[in-house]
Amino acid sequence: MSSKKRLNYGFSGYQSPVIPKAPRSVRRRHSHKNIDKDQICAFELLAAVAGELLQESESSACSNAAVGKDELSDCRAITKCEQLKEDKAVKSECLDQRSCVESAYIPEPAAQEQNLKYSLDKPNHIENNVCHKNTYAVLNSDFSKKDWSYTKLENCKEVNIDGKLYTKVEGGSSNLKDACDKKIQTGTQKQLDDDVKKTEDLTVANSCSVKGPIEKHVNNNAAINSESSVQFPWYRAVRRPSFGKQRNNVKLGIRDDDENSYGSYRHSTNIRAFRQTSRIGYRRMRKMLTSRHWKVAPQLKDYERSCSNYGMKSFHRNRKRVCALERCRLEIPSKRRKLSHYSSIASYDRQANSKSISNSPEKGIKRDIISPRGTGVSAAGRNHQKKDPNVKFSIKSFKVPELLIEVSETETVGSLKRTVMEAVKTILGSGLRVGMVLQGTKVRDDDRTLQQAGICQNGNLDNLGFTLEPSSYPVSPSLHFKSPPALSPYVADHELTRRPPSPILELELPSASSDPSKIKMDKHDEDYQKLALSPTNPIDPTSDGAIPDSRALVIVSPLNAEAPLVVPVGPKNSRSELSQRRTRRPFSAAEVEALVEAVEQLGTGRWRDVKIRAFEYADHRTYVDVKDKWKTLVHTASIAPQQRRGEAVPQELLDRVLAAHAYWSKQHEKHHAEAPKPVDTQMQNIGALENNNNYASIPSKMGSAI
DNA sequence: TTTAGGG
DNA sequence: CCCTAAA
Repeated sequence: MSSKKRLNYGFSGYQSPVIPKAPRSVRRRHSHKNIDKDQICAFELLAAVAGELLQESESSACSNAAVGKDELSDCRAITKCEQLKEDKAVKSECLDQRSCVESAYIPEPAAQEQNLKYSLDKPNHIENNVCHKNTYAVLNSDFSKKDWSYTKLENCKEVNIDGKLYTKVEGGSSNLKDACDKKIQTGTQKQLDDDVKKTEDLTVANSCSVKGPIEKHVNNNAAINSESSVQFPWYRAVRRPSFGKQRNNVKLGIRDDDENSYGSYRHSTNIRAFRQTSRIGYRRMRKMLTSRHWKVAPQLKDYERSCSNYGMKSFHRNRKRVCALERCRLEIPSKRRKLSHYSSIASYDRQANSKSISNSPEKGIKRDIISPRGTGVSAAGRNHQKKDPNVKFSIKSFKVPELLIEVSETETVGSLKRTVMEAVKTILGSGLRVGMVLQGTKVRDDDRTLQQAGICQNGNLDNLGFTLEPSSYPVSPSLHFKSPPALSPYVADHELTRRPPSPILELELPSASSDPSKIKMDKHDEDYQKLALSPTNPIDPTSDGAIPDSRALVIVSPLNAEAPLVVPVGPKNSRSELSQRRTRRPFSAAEVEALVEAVEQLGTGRWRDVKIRAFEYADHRTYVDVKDKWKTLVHTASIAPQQRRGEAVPQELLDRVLAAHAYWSKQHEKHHAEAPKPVDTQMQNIGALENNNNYASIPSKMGSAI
């Protein structure tokens, strides 16, 4: 086999460059197929990478010229080489090109040739394809391993740090995969560590400014780094492919021999179809996703699968952000977000979401009654030292939906990392580790508090970044921090912060809410633990949706283009499941009072205003919630006390509810004829309203509130 | 997006 | 709380 010969030659002279940590194609695992994986992977990867790069060039203004150039020349040579397989002269040229490797494992030269020829018509693509396929092929050659993420890492390392790998291949192993495996087995820990460092360094670097020798060798990393925030190749592996028309070329680069996963020429069609769906079908998709026990079906084709999987995942992290699929930085200054004084891990768990909020219902209510809207945050910032030890982190580095995390400044670096980790892991699956970069320097000391590390609200949070790093272990033991030590600071901090940061809130209603809040908090901690454990828990695959979640990215099943996007699943998966019913958050007495007060002043029918007034900072309350609550309040107030359930609402409040309800009902009737009068003056006139003595108290309440 | 109501 | 028709 001439190609093989060429391969050997090429490898022997090859100085292993720094190679990307992982290929995007990592997402796939053909565990069910016996077909020569090397072959498959090669093409698969080729296609994937091509798509990747294309998109890169499309959307990334940072595309690195130097690298591009290198790649370009490389690829051209390679291409040439590929095309003129028998041409010795050209061959020698190829030998210097690492990309020649792959061809050695292509058993169907004819087919390949064809592909290449086609590609030649589209120089851009060919470059992309050829340039990267060998690397990825190598990396990919070990996908049969069970632990995909781990495996990927290992492969990367090996490839990265050891050029001998190639030698081995050359040395007689006709199977690239075998070679890789062997190599990996013999790899030393030191090697691994070193390599991890390398990759870390790469991630730290600002992509746009990546320079020097690294860049030269980065090879595929160039693509990865070309985007400042991209620090997670695996993510790329998972990210949706581009669906532009050019993708059709990619298709051609995909082998057709594995009908189980991809390669069908109908592929492009499918992709397009999917894309359309992804647009129009937003609602539909959402609907499907919100169905309680639906789960991503594995029988999607390749790209579609990865795409939809990812999309769905992000989707159910945050229903409002399908666009997480996009590489865009998810800065979403939506109204809702702005209102969110207490941000949270928006995309990872609604329960977790309630963490800071539910801890202190008082905190979220009525604030604006005293302080003009918008001042709350700044006020909190001013008092950060004592009053608001919270630091909000806006993570934009990951190619994942934006994560907003709030933790106390006294939180340790380690616990922050873990928090981030959990959030991210839930999305991307396990096998990762979170690193922290502050002002370009890695923060390694996990025991420092954020304050000590210089991470505080006043600090320059812009210089804080998180990186996703491959975990060195198949299952990161450090994540099993079920032990109290790790959690205690968390708990303690929230005990402290439960108190409203702003003095304004001293005016908070006294209420029974402190107890419930504590309960909620505990509950959250529980959840927190579960979340921490489940994604990496290798023993209990049935617990939570963590397993399905992490697998969703890699599972490869027989495909059927016609198959529905989702498939029902047992009620097993609890938490991580897509958009479950929101966690129940009973209104506390304080909240009820705030609500009543707001309604007294604003009336019914203005639920948005009521919401803002009474729950501006309680993100978990929507105006629909508020309205519903009022509805139930009215109902509750109108029934016998014995029939009431749940937390008892003070009769006084119920009376006010009835009064206000009656009043505003009348008001609405009147409204038919005349324009609405100013609330305040209206309320002055309600004293004489039928069957209610409590009305007299309303004006005074208002006075005190305002 | 909000409102208004039924489920 | 959810879902949605209407506005």
